[in-house]
Amino acid sequence: MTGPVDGRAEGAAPPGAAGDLTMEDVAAAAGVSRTSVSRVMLGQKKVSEETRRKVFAAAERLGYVPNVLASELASRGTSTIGLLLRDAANPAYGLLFTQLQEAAHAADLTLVSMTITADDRGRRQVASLHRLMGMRVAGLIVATGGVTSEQLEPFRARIPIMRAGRPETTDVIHAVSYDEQHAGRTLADHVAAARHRDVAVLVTAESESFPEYVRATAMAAALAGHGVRIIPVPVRSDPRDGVGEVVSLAREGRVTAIMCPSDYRQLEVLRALAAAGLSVPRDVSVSGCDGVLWGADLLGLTTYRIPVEQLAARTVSHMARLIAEDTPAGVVSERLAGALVPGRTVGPPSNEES
Amino acid sequence: MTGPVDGRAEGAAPPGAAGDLTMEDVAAAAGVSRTSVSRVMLGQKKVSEETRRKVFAAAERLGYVPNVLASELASRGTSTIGLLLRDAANPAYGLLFTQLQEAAHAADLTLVSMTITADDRGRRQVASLHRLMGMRVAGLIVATGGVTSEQLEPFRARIPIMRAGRPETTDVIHAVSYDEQHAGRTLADHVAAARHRDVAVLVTAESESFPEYVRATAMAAALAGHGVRIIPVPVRSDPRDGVGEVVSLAREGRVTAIMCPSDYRQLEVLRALAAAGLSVPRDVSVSGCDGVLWGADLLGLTTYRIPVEQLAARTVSHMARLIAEDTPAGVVSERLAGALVPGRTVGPPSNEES
DNA sequence: CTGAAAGCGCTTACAG
DNA sequence: CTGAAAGCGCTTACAG
Repeated sequence: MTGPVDGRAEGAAPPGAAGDLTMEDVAAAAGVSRTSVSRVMLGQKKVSEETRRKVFAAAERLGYVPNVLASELASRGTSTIGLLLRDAANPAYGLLFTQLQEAAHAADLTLVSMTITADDRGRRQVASLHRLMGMRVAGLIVATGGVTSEQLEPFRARIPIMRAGRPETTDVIHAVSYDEQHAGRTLADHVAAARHRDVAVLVTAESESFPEYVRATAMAAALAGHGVRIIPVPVRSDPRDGVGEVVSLAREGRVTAIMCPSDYRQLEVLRALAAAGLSVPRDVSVSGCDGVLWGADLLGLTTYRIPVEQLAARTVSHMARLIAEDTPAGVVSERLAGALVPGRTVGPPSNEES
Repeated sequence: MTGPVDGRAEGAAPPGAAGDLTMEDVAAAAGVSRTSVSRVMLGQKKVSEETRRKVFAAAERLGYVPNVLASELASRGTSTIGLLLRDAANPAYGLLFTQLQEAAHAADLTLVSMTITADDRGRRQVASLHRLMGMRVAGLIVATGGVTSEQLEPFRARIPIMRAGRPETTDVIHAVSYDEQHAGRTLADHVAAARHRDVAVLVTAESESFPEYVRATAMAAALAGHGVRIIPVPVRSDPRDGVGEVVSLAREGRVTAIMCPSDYRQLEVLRALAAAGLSVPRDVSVSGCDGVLWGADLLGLTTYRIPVEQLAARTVSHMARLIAEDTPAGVVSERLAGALVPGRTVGPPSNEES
């Protein structure tokens, strides 16, 4: 902490004066060439112990941090991989985000992420996508449905791109996703096994949330297979959509169970049911999907736990391989199944129904 | 989509062959100079409509995306601001993350974030910090206690650095934080008002979570002010720490209320209480803190909602100002208060106690 | 309005 | 083991 070479004072350092420390500065301070500084910073072998020591000392003293922009530009390579994420406020995405970070770290890959908020479909997503591509990331993980396969198309040949969490339909882009079919089917089997014969299913529009759409559709199909009468209630993104309707159906005794394609929706239904004075599961059973909510067990939610951790690990390991590989083999396409989480919100139908 | 200038085929584009599209390529394709392409891409005024059109057409056709590394290196400037985040699996941090993204977007700032997982204090945090500094971000938002003020010190003079969400003690780094004192006090007042006279308080070690430590300490102080007898139970990071102990205290009738410095801990306590056959709030009252859990209302949690949205907005607006400012004015230091969320987990003490 | 040229801060063969 | 020099893909005065 003594004798700053460049005249910058320690302690209350002059604001803008910081200029920008350069390898040149470190080289001068250490009394070696720029090349040597570079070698040391890159941790290359062929450097004498003495040089290494001098360089580290100088760098430390000056508070030098290599400019990664210049570094990556010169070496035309990042090990950084980009992540396009959807609103992390959604617990499932927040968890996925964390898990991806951890997996990436374990694989010694750095993740740089940009989030996209739902309220702005299209333009903003693409801007973020371009920004990430502009950073010349080594690979891209797309964990949002907001970016279409067509928008990814132009970059497919440049770097490995993987969808994470969303069923990919094109079969030309790598994807590891949740087995939403299995989720829907499993939940439906559970409800049918509880002997419900009249069930309302919230069906999210395909364009609003593809995963929810697939789940709901699978639920309906499985229920039908069990000979259950279904009342589909189409909904959009808003988790309160259709809630009033299913509550009415329950109150009128037209259904004994309500199946939701996500836990947020399930929570909304539970709230509305409570407000309407209906008891769960006595008056009506309710199920959701996701299983990542914090107090879900205390609430006794009946749901399906999606394998977030596994998905993150698989995504990253595939990505690592794709980056390392010279010739891309086939297209990755994995579907990961989770498991039913039986709760207290599903029980047998009461017999008081009409 | 016709006649790729560089011989790259459309459709199933040759993998590695992508080389890297350069401004030069676009210039050639458009029949103008590199300078003109640059001007167009930067959206500068002094370019003829014709040139602009040709450049855009060529860029579009080739699928060109400017290399931001080179761009920022040459212009020595990013508008990108770095975010050092703590494990986003924690709902409070996940929400903060999203809100920061939104606020940044509204302020036309790009956020690039790196997450740090709790299991690796120190080294990894610093590595991420350095990486972000290496990217020469225009500013840095630190939303994790894992990085100390000393570690930030060397960079304080280079770019604006702001703590978000953590009470900063040094008074030399900008910070906008939650008013944890207010949180603790408010909750304690609520519990005392319910006439509890013997209360267990989970007190997180200062080194494990400073915010929780401050909350808990404030709770204890406020309770003491009300003449309440306190049994402090020291805990570490693990949310299950101390849970067994407070449950025993409750079972033995030595306390009629348990105050937790976070909602995760509250959930753990509720689980353990249920497992022990104790009823809440009949046998014992419980409170938490954070208020960001999804089904908190359904659970009837008694908690304190921290103003995440407001914190994100303030942080970003200060950051935007600091970046724009030539001469840094004073040190930002804001504390934001939230509000009590009364729930069903706190009630008057039963009179059956010893 | 347009271009040739220098420079941003690094890395990397290439010679010592 | 060490350095001088060219080059990474852009931007930006500077002259037209």
